[in-house]
Amino acid sequence: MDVRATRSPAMTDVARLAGVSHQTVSRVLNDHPNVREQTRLRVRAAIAELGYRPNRAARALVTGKSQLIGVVAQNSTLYGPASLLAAFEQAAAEAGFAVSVGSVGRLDRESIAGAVERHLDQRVAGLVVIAPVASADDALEDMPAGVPLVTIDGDPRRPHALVIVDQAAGARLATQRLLAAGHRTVWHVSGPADWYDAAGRIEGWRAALEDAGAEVPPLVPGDWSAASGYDAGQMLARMPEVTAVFTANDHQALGLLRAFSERGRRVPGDVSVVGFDDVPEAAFFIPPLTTVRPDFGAVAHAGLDLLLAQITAETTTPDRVVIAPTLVERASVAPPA
Amino acid sequence: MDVRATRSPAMTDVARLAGVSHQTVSRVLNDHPNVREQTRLRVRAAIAELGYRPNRAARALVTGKSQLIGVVAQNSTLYGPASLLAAFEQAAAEAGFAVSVGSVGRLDRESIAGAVERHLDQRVAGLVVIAPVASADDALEDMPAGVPLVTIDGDPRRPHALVIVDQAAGARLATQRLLAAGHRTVWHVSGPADWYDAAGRIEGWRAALEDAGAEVPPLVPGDWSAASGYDAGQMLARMPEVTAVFTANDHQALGLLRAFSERGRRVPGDVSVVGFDDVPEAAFFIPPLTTVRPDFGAVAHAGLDLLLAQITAETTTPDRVVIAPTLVERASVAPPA
DNA sequence: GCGGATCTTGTTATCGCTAACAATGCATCG
DNA sequence: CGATGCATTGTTAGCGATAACAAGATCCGC
Repeated sequence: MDVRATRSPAMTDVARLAGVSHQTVSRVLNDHPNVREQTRLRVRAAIAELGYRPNRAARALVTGKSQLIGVVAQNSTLYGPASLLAAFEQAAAEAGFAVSVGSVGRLDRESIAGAVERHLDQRVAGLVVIAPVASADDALEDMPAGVPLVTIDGDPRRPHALVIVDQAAGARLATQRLLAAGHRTVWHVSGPADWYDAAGRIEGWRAALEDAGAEVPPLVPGDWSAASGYDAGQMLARMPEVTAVFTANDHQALGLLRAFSERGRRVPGDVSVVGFDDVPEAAFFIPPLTTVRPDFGAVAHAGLDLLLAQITAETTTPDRVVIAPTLVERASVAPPA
Repeated sequence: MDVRATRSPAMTDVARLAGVSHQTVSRVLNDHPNVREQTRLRVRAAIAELGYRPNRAARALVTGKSQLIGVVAQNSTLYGPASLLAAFEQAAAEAGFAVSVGSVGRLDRESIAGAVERHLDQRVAGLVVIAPVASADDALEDMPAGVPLVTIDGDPRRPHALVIVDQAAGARLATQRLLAAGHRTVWHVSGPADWYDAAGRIEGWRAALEDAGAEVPPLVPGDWSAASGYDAGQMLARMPEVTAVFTANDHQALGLLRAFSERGRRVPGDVSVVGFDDVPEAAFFIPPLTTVRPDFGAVAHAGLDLLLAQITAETTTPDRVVIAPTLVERASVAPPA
């Protein structure tokens, strides 16, 4: 008989070649203790010879568990989310899990719910949702119970397992640094109001100001984009009393720097600026930007740990991890003129 | 009997509720033509009532096909790759496929081969490899045949289905723009030599110069980073004859701009600069950067189309798509002083 | 009104694996 | 030396879906 139609070898093929039953092959594959060393070697040899590869679908079918983790993230090239995703994949791969990504165009309730649905269809072993806005979090309300779930950047008040960066602490760091340089107060160009990250940064900024007894100037709203930083800069550059600005992210700082440059306000001579994120290019802004660095790798690892704990141990104990950011000093801060 | 331990409903549960056989449920699910309308509705209702969700693992087991596409990409926050990935996920989701991402830390042969292995273990329906360097491509040499494969940014000379951005054309655009402004020649700060993208951009730059009969200055090597652009700028700023520079990407341009700014070389007054990628912040560099924009969305869609063609039609016809970039004019180019 | 084609549905086998249990062999012990 | 126990291996039964075939219902033409 011609065996030209080479379907990929199955466990029974390996078993036949090694002269054992398919169950023994299964045991070798799953590192069961009670297999004679010699048998184990024979099976391993047969596996190698045939180039056998276990069929995950079959395994998933019988065990009811996949080795897939779903991640829902915004289809975004924002630096923060992109780094997070990359770091998470890396960590998951080390733990032997594959990562299925569900990008969503917008972070509204329906988009998120749809992405979650698609992942549940795939029977993922667990789900990570990067949910930086309230609407995203809402979509998680009617999640079927029993699916391991970790949210990243989600609402601190929800009962899910959660990993967050301590945005307020980072904002404090930035604000205090500017205050310490001698500025009477610090202006803030914020992120979009419905993002938790933005809210936390606003809160930390305001708290630092109040703690220091400094006046709290009006908030300048932005939307993470360099364009919004530029617009804010156009306005702030006209106000001589503005000597220190904390922007909610580095890209906004970039726009701000350009606006200041156009209007002849020197940084850090006339105005000091601090950003947030520490994008790789921040060191090459004009001037090099002092900024707050959240440790995305740590966030990703913490998220994975929380998820794996739920997957393996069945503990539904909500747990949360808070990552503290650090300040990276460069050249955009100086004492007021 | 207590049914507290609610395992998720299977096809037979739906069948029982609808009063049909499980096969009929299967037919409804797969839109088979020969099902009475009334039956179809009853089954649909039962599905909705139970919240039934087909088990992909079981389907994959019997059909031998998954609805998973594997993507191998560098764990990178480089703008190009990150955008590509996001765009691809979006396109795949629209086509009903899930995307499993295999990040690799480095683009060497072993890392890529490992990521490919992991995907094959998952029995992906097809594989997309973002292979911008020769070593990555090499790893694909001993891929088992029969797995649909598309490489993006890979070696144009290989026999795989391939999608590439016409780097050389983009570089020509940039170089010609500078020449057209009246510059005698154009310097180039390149990407790392082993990247195809970098090689293509070098080639296009050189060709444009030669076509115009301009002198070809020595190449200034870089590595995509803003730091390498800064270093290049430190050097080029000392050379008065340098009036036009084309950098291999926007981040390098950023570093270059800062170096020029520090050394008092005005852009575009003294030196004109053109970048490549059109990162979102490029409009807010000082000055706003004229740059080349590859259409990552188009690349992603083309890649998916090629892959789906292979998955569905069994055609192993190697095919390739070349995406032409465009020039985005901003304010970093002017005639020489 | 009857044979054959067509529509609709059900029955059975099967994909490749793991879980549960059964069976074998060999050593140990009273 | 037979009983007991453990280590090792095999056998059988599903997991939840699709495919192939079989069978009953309905419809057509003559």
